[in-house]
Amino acid sequence: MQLIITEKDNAARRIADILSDGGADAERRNGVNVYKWGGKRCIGLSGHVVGVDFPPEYSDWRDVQPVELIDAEVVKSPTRENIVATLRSLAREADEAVIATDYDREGELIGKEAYELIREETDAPIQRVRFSSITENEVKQAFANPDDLDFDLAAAGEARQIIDLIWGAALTRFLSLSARQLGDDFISVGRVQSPTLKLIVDREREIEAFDPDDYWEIVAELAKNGSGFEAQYFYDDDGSEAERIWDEDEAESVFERLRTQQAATVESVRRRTRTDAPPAPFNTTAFIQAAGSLGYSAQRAMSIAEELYTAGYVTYPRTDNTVYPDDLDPGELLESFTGTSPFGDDATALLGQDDIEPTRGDTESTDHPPIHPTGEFPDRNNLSDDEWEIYELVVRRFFATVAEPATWEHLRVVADADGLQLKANGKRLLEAGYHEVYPYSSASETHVPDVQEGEQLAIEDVGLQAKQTQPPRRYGQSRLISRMEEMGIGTKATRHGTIEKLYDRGYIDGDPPQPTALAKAVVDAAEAFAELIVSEEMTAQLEEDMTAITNGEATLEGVTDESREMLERVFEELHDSREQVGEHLQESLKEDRTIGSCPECGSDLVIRQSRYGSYFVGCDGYPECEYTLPLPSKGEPLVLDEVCEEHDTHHVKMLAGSDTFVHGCPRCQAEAADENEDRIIGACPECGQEHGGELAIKHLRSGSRLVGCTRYPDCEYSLPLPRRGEIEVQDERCAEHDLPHLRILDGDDDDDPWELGCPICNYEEYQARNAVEDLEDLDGVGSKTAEKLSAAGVESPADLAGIEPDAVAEQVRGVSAEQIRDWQADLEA
DNA sequence: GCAAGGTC
Repeated sequence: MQLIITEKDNAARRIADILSDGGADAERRNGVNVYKWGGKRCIGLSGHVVGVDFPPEYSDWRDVQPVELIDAEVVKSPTRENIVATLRSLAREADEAVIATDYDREGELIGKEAYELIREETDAPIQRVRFSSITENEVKQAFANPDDLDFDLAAAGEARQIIDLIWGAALTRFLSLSARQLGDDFISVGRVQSPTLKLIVDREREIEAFDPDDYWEIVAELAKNGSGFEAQYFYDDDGSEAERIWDEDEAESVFERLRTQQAATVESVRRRTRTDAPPAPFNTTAFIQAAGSLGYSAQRAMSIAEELYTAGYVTYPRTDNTVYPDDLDPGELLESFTGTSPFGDDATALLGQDDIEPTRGDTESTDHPPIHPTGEFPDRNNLSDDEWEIYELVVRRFFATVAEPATWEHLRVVADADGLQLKANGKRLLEAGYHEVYPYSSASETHVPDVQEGEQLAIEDVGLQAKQTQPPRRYGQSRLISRMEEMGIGTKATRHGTIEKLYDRGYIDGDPPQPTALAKAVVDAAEAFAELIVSEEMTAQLEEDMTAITNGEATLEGVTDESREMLERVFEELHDSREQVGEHLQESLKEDRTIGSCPECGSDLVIRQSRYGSYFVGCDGYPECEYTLPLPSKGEPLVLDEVCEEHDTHHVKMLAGSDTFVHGCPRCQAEAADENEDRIIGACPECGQEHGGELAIKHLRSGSRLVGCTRYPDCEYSLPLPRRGEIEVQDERCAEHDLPHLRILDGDDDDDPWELGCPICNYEEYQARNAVEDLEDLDGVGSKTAEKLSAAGVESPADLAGIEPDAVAEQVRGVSAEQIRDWQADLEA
């Protein structure tokens, strides 16, 4: 049997399909897909299935000095047990294996990991095939000419793994221990995350240090035959043009002079035609940037692209390549869109061009093709609005890359009034070219009328504008990702995740991201004692070393040993400064948690965590001062810049993924709850009969509202209510529960209040909905199957554990007993 | 419980 190994299931399926001419069958082993045809089996890994780490005796942070990690052994162990087990069992049956992982350095390493696992089971020959896109031609060619695994290239990847682990773990533990942050809130550093963080911190330092200068600009409204346009005053500043006037008196005097003028004489007219080339094919970075300008975060854009890829509508979204492969036939791909709505007309128009020659970007790599539509056309109704918008972006980008350039006419007019010069720059789109099919890049025109030299233009108005120089802008997420790419740090598959990690670690918040005090302290500490870890140089050096290993000019041991020695020197420096570094970090941590001062004793009010993990606001003067305020039970608190005017206290935001909300001023929230009286709405279904408990709408000091029993805490019956909006009690009552219907008025949208209805019915519906959504998370369950399962008594994934697969499969059409067993196995794992 | 790199 010949065993073929790919990097991911999707690639395994497509390669099996190509090599078997569509005849491959899929079976599940251990919850892993195996494709089989003739004497062949094909399995897809899930990227790395083994990972590097230190042996278990190094795992207690308190017992081990961070510096000891430098010379600790680094071991590999399976991270995806079920995949590793399946690979091993297939290897035992194989008399030949072929590694078909991605054609890049990491793919070679993943291939070597598979190689070693197979070697532990069999001596069968193992070969390597390389192809840069999964098309029939390339794949069949590659399998006809197999090669050997490139162990040097894989070793280069291993060197990276080892160096990243040792530097990252040793320094992360050092900083965390020095600041006594050992729980979930440890303080991390790494070769990629730390230079990225420094980028953000450096920009913030520039903004903080920025000292604005005043300047003035003068704008005149000119007109020809009643058609007005704007022109700007400028002067010659030693041979170059300047619009900014730095002296107020001078600005006033120019303004006064111009104001008395009725007309300006055209001095020169210059016309130029400019070509505006269509964009290059999408690599990951360019895609994230384009999606960013549509309002998508980097993470969200990538996760939508991954869904579209898994569904088969777009190609693999993680790629550096900006050149379409030779065997992509753009005409054929355009054909697939003719007759579809809304792309049909554009596709037909593009097919009518004389020739169809796609643009080429600067990077031609072997990893994957640029992101483009596959030609498989989705049903609009099966995609969410966001998915559709991203799909349309990918389709239109492909269209743009095969479209004609646009041409613009630039018109520059300079006019003179009393020796003062005014200029107007206009632009007009002559040929829309690719803008016809790609509406995302701006094609806006600036109108300046046709004028002749010597012509008189009326001055209709003159304005003097007082301005200030602006600090540099913060980096947005997509700008950060482009900067990372320029610096050569991170990869197409990880850059968006690194930014997400900075949010998770409490280093940045907001969009565009702003660094916390902790982030500044971490960068400060690293700059002082471990400069390399916050510098892009570390990656540049590593890349050089990896190239040397790949070419056989250096060895894995040589490179990692040298890196260990450098880190040892860093630790010699750090040793004596541990306390100083720790104090600085701790002060910054406290600064990030301080929201104002205590109304009772004047000490700082800080966010603290109770023994049970919940957050509250406490006084730094504790135990002398016991003042506290509650915070919502959901999410992680974040102190915002915004300050409550009444209490001079910072607003607090609760981070809880998609349920994130702004809590506001904790003192205002608590006061509002104190002022609100409980409104009785009916009898308590739990203790009303026996003890006379009643249900009331309650406002808690933590800001949440609920329907709860008046006998609390003796009776704990409660129903949740939404956090926002005014709660209105209506006359209509629920026949079943004898409670009034409620409605929520959301301030912004009073015309369309939320009819919540009976609070008990509402809560029951909410629970049912949640259970169905959980079911939909299972592999291969859509909303319809979830409904059917739920009708058969399987209302949540937990219900699967106790059922008899055959009995349920009989009741629910479209679900096999085997599939149910797979789910049960997955849930157990 | 540390990194960065794959992938879901």
